[in-house]
Amino acid sequence: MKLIGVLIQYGARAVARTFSYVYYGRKKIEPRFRVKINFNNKEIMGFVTDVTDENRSQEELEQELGYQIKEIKEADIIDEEPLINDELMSLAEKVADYYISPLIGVLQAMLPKTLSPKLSSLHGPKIAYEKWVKCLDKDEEGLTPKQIEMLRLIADNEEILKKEAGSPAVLNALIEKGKVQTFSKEKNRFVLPIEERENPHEMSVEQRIAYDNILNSPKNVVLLQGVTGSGKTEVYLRLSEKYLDDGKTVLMLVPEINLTPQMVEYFSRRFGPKVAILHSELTPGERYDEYRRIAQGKAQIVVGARSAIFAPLTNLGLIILDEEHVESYKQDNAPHYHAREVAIFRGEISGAKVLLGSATPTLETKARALRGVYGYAEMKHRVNQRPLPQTNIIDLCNRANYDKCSEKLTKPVLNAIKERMERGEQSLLLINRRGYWTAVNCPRCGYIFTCPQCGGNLTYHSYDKMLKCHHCGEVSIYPNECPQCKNTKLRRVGYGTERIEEELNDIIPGIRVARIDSDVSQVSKKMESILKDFKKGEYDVLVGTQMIAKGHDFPKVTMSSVVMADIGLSLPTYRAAERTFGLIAQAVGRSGRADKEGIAYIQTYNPNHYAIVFGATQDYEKFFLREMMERKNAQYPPFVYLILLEFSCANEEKCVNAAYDFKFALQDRKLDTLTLVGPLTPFYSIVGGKYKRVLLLKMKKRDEIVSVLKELLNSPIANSGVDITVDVDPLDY
DNA sequence: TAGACCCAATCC
DNA sequence: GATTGGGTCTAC
Repeated sequence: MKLIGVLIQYGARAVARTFSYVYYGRKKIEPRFRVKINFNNKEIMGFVTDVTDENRSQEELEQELGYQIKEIKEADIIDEEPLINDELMSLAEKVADYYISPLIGVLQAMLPKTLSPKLSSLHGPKIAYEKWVKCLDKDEEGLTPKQIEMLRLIADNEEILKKEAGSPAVLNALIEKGKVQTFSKEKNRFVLPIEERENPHEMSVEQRIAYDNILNSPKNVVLLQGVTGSGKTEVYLRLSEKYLDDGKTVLMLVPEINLTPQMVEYFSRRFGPKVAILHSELTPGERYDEYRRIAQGKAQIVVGARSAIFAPLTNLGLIILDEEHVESYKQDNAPHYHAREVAIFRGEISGAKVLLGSATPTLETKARALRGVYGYAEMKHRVNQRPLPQTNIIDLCNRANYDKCSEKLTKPVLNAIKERMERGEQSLLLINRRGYWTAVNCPRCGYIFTCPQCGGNLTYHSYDKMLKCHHCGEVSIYPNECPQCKNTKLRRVGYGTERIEEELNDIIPGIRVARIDSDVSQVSKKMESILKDFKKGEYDVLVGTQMIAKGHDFPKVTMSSVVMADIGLSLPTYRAAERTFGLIAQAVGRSGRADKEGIAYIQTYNPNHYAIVFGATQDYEKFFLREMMERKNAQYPPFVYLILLEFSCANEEKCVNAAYDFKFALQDRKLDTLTLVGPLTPFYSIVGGKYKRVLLLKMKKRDEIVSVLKELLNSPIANSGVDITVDVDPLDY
């Protein structure tokens, strides 16, 4: 008889431990196999952590332990080989430990859906089909707002991918009512472009020096700081080639693969079938296929987004994280890991070199490079010697900058757009807010349209004429009157991408405006076609959120503008200035090419703010020094570590009490260098019927505090019916 | 007094 | 995370 230790599929802290089962069968069962188990009279998935031979009988054992032990049958064993290898298992344990997170949750996050230790993995499709929906009937009679929102989206596109439609529940309701229909299409597997393989380019002197510095650096982690256009990609490709020649494998991480298709293209052109791609756009079937191909050693290079850091490559030699500063490397749900930290752990475990690339590294990374914790290489020159665009900061408080025709776009910006139109060039307008009006209220009775779910402001969207909550997704039909006093003259304030798009159409006759934000990119084929048409020159202006500033190359764009640079500055997070600097630097970098000089305009109400001033001149070093001072004064990273505890409960009083109890318990320990902030009421304090409170821990030394924190999380104080989630190194607050 | 509702305990 | 069972509230 064998005793099997099993982790169960639930990530709740109360059950985050092994449970014992007995096994009498002969079929192979080993640690890291998945097994179906009976847990509390329900069939769920378990993950075997240990298998021991047992001489005592089951009865003796049950006597001794004081509880019944259930049996695992041969038929309940799912796998024939361990799900993951030693290296990845060590990595999972390290991640669980650092992020103070249950191991099972880490395993679920690192494995593709079809291999994940949860019951739903067994029903996952293994063949690459994808479901589409098409519109049958546009009549909205008797539908809820959510259903109307979706129907309008589908009708607008005729047919779209099912997963892009949104909530399955809403979709099912529409199907039942005969409004839409689903159908399957075989998914076009990612096919490597047939274009002939490409040979390495000659490296510039600067690229060569960076390449040598990285290879010869005694440090395992190296920061490559290279300005936009300095040719980091060629260095990545050359380094990859070097490691491949040495018989090693390479992991190339990019922020979001659909925003950086070029990187995939470069790698597949250079390395052909050795490349595997892992990203969120793959269907479960495709992802499974690619995962197997990597695990079987048939691919030596993996290009992928955040979760690809867990790709099952063996003999790993090099991990590259491009655009190290991009926040999408941080997973926003548990276990809240950051791909950069995981990459560093993985590098240690596998003995691989880790290369962090960025033009504007995070303060954390830059500071470590300066202190010599990381190695450092830099590239200061643009390959094509393209000069930086001339950048103008426009003070929105100064009326002299306005024309009478617009309150949102200033005279210089409008003139620049018109000039580009005449010359057949293009302009890029960035506004970091979606929608048409950002708030609606009634000037007569003071009624404000807020979200009934979370209390946030509702934004009006003109393309489907609905009010939407950008935080929780709540939608409602825009009423033409105030629900309180029936006034039909509603006041609409604030503006987003849609309003700017319309404003341009109104004031410049004949202008061709395209818009890209997450409302548009929800349907991927729509975004692709807009981008393609824009590059072909079929539009004069592209209006969009930050997503258009990333990764894309627009050869005809000679003017870029940030419409309101202040939006990010008012956000309640210690990274507000860093984000604003990044947005502006990126926007400025989008303008101008080798042959055509570019120009950039930054519209702002804070023309003297350091993030805006240094962003406009793209002076990273000055920004870094100044922001380091701010962080030191306010005690924020990289001067302290942060851990955020979030308390959540349907009962507000219990939630508050739990947060205070936890705070007092921590205070009682009189921990060295620990500062507690809160409990705070977060901006969105009620989500899905649950009240939230957060407690922020700031500390200079991590180890002792973290072990006390773990102890408390496993003690009764954390078990009062209030859910506690831990976010290590949070990006907000 | 049955049914609704809430909460805490338990799961091997 | 999901279920259970006991305690308390509530409507007729």
